[in-house]
Amino acid sequence: MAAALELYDERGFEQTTVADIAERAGVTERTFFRHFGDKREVLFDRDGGLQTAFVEALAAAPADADAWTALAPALDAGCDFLADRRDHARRRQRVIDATPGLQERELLKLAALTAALTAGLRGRGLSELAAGVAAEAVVGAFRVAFTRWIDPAEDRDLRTVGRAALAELRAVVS
Amino acid sequence: MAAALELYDERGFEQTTVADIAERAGVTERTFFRHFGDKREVLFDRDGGLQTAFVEALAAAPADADAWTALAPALDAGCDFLADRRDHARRRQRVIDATPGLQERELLKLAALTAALTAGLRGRGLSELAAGVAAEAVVGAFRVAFTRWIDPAEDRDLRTVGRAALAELRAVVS
DNA sequence: AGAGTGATGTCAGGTGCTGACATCGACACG
DNA sequence: CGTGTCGATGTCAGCACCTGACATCACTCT
Repeated sequence: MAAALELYDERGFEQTTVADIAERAGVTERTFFRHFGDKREVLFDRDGGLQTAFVEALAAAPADADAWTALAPALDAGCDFLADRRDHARRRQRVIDATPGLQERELLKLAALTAALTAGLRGRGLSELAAGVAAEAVVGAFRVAFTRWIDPAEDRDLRTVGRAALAELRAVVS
Repeated sequence: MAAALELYDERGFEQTTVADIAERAGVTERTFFRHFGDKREVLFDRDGGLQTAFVEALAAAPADADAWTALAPALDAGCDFLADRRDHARRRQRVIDATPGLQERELLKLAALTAALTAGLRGRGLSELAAGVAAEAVVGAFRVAFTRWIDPAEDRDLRTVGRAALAELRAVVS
């Protein structure tokens, strides 16, 4: 994973072959594909952790809390999961933003997160429609907050920006 | 495009080679790649129209309307764009849902839509954060509404479901 | 009639990815 | 201590995706 990120960053995703990554990592091309499904997945291996952070925090919210108050701490938990890896996140995101193929994969991971949150909200009694839009909105807020947090001009921490995004959403919807 | 959809539907995306599609369409594999960037793109060629419908409706809203009241007719326009192609949408979506690679591409198109709406909202004076979360929320609502509309058990038209999704969002956020 | 233009065909080649089989070291068991 | 199992890795062959370069052909403008 480190070798791949380095190479993608140095010379670009397209200009890097799997053989290059394997060589730098000291293994064979074939064993690369045994660890990662494809050339893109090597950058997204840890995304499961983000999703579990979200989902567990949602599940931990009091059962009688309404959806919105249950989602806020879930967003907090997701933000905290990344809080102390900002430099790495920047580096990684620079590579992703430069490559449509990697953006696709990132969106798929976020869609999985949305689906997981939708399921969690359904378990709290929300309708399919309500759970779906709520999950989409929260993940969208996370995405926007993350993008701002990555910006070098931004000095607030991710959790703060995430809260601000939720507040903006609430303001714009009403 | 017709040949590709047929084949993807008949035997699956992975089990279909570009040579198969080209043969059924009566052209060469090389010609296929001159018309479509890759094997997936052939299913998403018309997505620009959806985005245009959204964006133009947003631009057409009165300049002094607040974001939410400007976004509602944009969502309507997007829904209307698909309204009379429900059978085709079902068929196409069945293929997409069965193939992660196609879901990725679909999400990328929706992300482009989100970006375009964000730009439109910024032009109306919203902050980056506010425009971003609003666009994400509306596109999310569209996605959820579309999914419900595709469901055979659903008998409302897309526009109605879209409106309902917005109402649910408003309800859950407040 | 001839030149230009755009779409298509043909060919060669690189890269991503997979299946099948071989190798090797760690460990358990008798 | 010898042996068998098992998981990780290496090796190799091969298909499918995608691209660049050049040729061909129909069509159009002059």
